[in-house]
Amino acid sequence: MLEAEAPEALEKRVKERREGLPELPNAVKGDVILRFAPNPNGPLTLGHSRGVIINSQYAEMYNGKMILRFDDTDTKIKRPDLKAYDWIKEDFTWLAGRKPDIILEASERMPEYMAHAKQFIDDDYMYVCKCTADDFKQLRIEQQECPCRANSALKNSDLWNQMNDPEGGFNEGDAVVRVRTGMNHKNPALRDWPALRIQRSPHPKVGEKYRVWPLLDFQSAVEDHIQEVTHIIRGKDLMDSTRKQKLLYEMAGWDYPETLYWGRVKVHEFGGFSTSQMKVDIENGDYNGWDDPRLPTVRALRRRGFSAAAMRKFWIELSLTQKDISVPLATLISHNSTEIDSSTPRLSFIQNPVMLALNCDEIELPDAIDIPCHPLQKEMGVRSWELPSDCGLQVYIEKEDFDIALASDGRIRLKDFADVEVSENKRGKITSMERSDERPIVHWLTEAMATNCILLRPDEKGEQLDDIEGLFEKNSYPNGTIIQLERIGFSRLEPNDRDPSMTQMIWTHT
RNA sequence: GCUUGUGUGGUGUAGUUCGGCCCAUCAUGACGGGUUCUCGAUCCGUCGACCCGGGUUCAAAUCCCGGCACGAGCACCA
Repeated sequence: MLEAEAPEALEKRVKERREGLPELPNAVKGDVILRFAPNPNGPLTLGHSRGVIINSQYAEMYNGKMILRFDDTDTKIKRPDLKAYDWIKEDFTWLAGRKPDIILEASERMPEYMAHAKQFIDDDYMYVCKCTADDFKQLRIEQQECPCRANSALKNSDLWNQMNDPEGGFNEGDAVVRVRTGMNHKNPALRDWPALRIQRSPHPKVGEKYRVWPLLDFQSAVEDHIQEVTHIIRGKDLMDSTRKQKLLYEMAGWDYPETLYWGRVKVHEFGGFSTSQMKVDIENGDYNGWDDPRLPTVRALRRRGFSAAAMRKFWIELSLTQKDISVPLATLISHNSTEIDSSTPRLSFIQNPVMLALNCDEIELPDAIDIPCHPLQKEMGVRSWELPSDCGLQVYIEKEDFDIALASDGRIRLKDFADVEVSENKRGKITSMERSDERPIVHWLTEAMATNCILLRPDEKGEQLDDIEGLFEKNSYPNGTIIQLERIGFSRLEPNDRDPSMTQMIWTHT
């Protein structure tokens, strides 16, 4: 209809700039099932947040379901951290703005995987291989079948039982279960890939209940089928995983989910996001913990005052491409500023304070002054600063601003208050409440409103964590509030563990 | 080596399926200016890209061929 009447209109619509995420292929509203499957060996990193956000965003777009699955089937190399299960649930919920629809732990789903493994062995889709890893590697390169491959399903069934039997004589590395894909497959990565292996180190959740554990490609393949996952979004480094799993799905007569990929992401300021490396660095004492503001973990970013909404916008804007990208943190910061600027109350923080004694004989001061909490959002109210009645007013300004004042004949304006004139001896007088000229404007604090405070701020390289002491405006905002320090930048209030009598905040960005 | 993916301004991204309204979108960045009692916010302007070489075509970022560059997999990790 439209095509017949106005073909150019149809075409133009296609050319319009796409907003948000691209459509999911073969997605039926209401039927989409997605999953995010991290290894619980630490809390989520900024890199993981892409998976949480993109998947949950699609779930929302298509009214679908979102599964959070803990892929904890390795007890040795990437040993699960018991605390990480809860950390990840927290991080997920904060990022996505909602809880996952389904939570699974692979270690808890072992009976399913074992049953499928047994069935596949009986069906002769998989066989037990007793070659060493090195020997098999050689066979794979030469496209030669190993002797174990000739064993019957019956024999393999016995070997399988033997693998699972503590008295069976098989130790770690002695035998694996392989998928019979073919040793002449042109892609070497797909040739009779390993599906399960023996692990003797106890699992932190289920102990020594199992000897044989599935590898990712097998566990994930089976679980995605059981959960009827419709779309898998994964890193393009897992493209061969898709190909391996598709071969298994074909044998089993299952339908493989639609698969989409993204490329590697780096953030200039952080580099990569290796959970294991961070773990080592924290244990070495290089960082204070997973929420150390120099670390690219979700909890560190949250602590620093980044909002989940900003992170969502950030990832949606980067979209879903297979390009390996390296983004400056400035992009995230920009999203965060626009996200929080209109809701963050303004407060005064004076570093390197200089106290000025002001004489106000010439002027009649009110009992108190009201300063807006936000220059634009009037409904946020005012902060009321009482002024002394005895005409002796003591205020703090930054040393740097004091120098600016001296450089402009001692004339400076205390923002939202009055023009003053000061001299080198740190004394001065208030000359006018009204703004009388273009003299520099500085932020300030009355003595009564000032309280000691520490601003925790990573240095520019993100190596050191500096304690900046200063005077902070008294306020009643609770910990966790993100504020904006006049003329400095955003920061977030947090408890001070070292000295509860002192308030503390952590630097966000300008 | 085999397999597999990606190449649009400084950084990301749209457009590539079905060639033309693309002398290429939007954002970020840098620079300049307006506004503002914050160095914030806001507004305006400027800068800057289709990896290279051929080919097809009236017409190519888009199709074909050939290069080049960078990445990933080939783990009894995820």
